Amino acid sequence: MEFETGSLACSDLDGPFDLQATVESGQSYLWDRADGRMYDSMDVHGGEAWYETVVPPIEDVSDERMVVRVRQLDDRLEWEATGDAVPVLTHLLRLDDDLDAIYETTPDDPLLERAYDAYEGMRLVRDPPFPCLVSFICSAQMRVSRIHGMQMALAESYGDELEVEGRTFDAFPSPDRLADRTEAELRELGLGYRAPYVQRTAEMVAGGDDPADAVGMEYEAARERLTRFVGVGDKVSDCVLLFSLGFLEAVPLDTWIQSAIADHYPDCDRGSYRETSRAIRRRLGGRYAGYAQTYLFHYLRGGGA
DNA sequence: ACCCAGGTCTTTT
DNA sequence: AAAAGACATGGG
Repeated sequence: MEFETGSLACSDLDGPFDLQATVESGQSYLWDRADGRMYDSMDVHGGEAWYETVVPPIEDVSDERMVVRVRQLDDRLEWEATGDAVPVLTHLLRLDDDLDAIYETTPDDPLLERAYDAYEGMRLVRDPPFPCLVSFICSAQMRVSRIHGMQMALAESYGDELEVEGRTFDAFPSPDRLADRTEAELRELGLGYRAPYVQRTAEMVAGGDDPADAVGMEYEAARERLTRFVGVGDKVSDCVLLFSLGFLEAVPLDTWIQSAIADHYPDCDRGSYRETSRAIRRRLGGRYAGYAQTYLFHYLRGGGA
């Protein structure tokens, strides 16, 4: 196979776009940097690096599995892909969001304003559901760079290989491929106690239990729905809802947000996940609270405030 | 050596 | 229902 190439102008989008912030903010673990410097903190050259991934077919977007490479040069998004990358990039990186309108809904809040200011142009991602589910099952008690390493290892060990112009790209393994692994095999990759979670969840998905079935449900029902998968509690469920299934009001209550609540929004701590979630979602503006959460996460984790 | 990391599951009050 | 303990592993 060979690459087609093309580019698109970010000035044609509704609002700004920052590729590095979007891909390296710990939302998606399915992209890799061609220069091998993924998650190198404070990398000043990251803005021009190539990012690459293998994208499964997406309903109403692309019929075939596609290798996609992309980089940002100022206002231009340059791509190489085994097909037309524009609709795929638009889907994966939420280039169809009206970011200016979303900024408008952000409540007046000094911390939030600093976070939005620091990473202006960062968008949420729309990861494919199964790889996203596995990514966040792996995320339990794990650092961002290692979560990424695990997904790369899963792809390298058990995913299909695609050759394009002499280079090999590894697709993320299908549910059946992961379901057929043994717990011991997955532990070999360093998944630790998450290994049986991933294997058993893969079995469920391979058996027809589709995480995307939560789409269209009322938000809290959708969150509850995903917790049927092994290794998925309220927090991981929120991550899949936000970073894959388009529930932009979802606010994953991870350790960083918990401490942000303690330090900046103490009245939102209501004891239980359910009630604290309701309070913080309201505080962060409701409909797009997940956007605010992701800016806060990236800003706080990056050493801000 | 010791502590922590985008939590979840199981068992015990 | 709420709290406590177990769980793997690599990097600081």
